Amino acid sequence: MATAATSPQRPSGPSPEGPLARFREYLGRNNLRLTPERRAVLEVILSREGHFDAEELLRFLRRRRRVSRATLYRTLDHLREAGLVKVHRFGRGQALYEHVYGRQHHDHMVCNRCGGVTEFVNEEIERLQEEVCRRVGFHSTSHVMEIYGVCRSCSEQEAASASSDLHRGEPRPR
Amino acid sequence: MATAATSPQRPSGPSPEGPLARFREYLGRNNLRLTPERRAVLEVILSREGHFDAEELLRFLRRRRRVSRATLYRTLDHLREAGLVKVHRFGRGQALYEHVYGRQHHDHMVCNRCGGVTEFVNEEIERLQEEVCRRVGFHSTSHVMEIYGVCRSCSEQEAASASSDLHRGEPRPR
DNA sequence: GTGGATGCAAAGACTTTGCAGCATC
DNA sequence: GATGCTGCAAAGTCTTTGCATCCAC
Repeated sequence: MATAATSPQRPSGPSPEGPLARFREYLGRNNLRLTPERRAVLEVILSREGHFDAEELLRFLRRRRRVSRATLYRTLDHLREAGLVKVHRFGRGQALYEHVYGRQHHDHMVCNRCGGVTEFVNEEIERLQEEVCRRVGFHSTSHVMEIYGVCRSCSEQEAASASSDLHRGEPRPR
Repeated sequence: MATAATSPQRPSGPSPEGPLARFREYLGRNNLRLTPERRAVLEVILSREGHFDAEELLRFLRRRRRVSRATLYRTLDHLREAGLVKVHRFGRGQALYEHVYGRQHHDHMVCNRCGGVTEFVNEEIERLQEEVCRRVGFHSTSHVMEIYGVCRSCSEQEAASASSDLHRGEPRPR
């Protein structure tokens, strides 16, 4: 997990040795302080895999230390600025977070049925994106790509229930 | 404008002759009615270029017919389902809409400084996306790709003000 | 010791919903 | 004329903010 990755979209500054060092560096650079609350938020986020919302984070957080909602949101914003977490707003609904330290950049496929999120990586797409930016003089700092649709297991399930519905006149369950 | 495009991600059903026909078809299919309000929303959306939020839409809408916020949101949702508008949630903030009828699919570059949105098209990226989906059995219905960063004019401006700030000790204006 | 941080509660932004009357199919 | 639609206002959801107190540097 805590691999010393050399991510290409590291925001700025010299290369620290870990996520905490990186956070410290960001805080110092901006005249901010490392409090127990901020530390706890970072640790809990690093311990989580995949995507989580603020509420979920708060639940896990409180097992180790009480942190207010306000502080959580404030800290998440700092972590985002520090390049340690990434924010997504898949479809409607609330923001989802994921930590990106020591993780390769990846994109997402979101299933409209079950809400499941699958990650994928495609170097060629990444390369083409950079090329597009270069062409128009756009200085890219990050990007998101989300493919929406129906995942394999949901479409198999749908196919099964559709065939058993053949005697009824329903085109789509909704 | 009202080109009879053959978009690949048309949701379903036979090909209508225009956006209104397409909306009618969608409404009929779902046992819904074409009211003056819904018609007005569609027309105003088609007349707008680029990205707009609900509030902006409401302002333009009211020049021609009073439509309540509630009806606007409800109609936007129908239009999205009908494949006539697309919803974006760039960064934080509210939803932005754009109409997609007769428009080629495109992706976006969003400037973090000025908030400007630039569209671009890259067939190769599209093709690769489809390939990724096919490989994992994901049935894609739509996708978004957003590149965040600093647009050319903003970075030129920043470079200019940075060089005039050389005598001061500020690394970044914020 | 001081400027930044915290928690609380209240405000905020945006969107959705219940309901009574209205209008399309 | 029945079923779906509208506007209003209220509720909801998620997130941000003002302020008094607290604490990391």
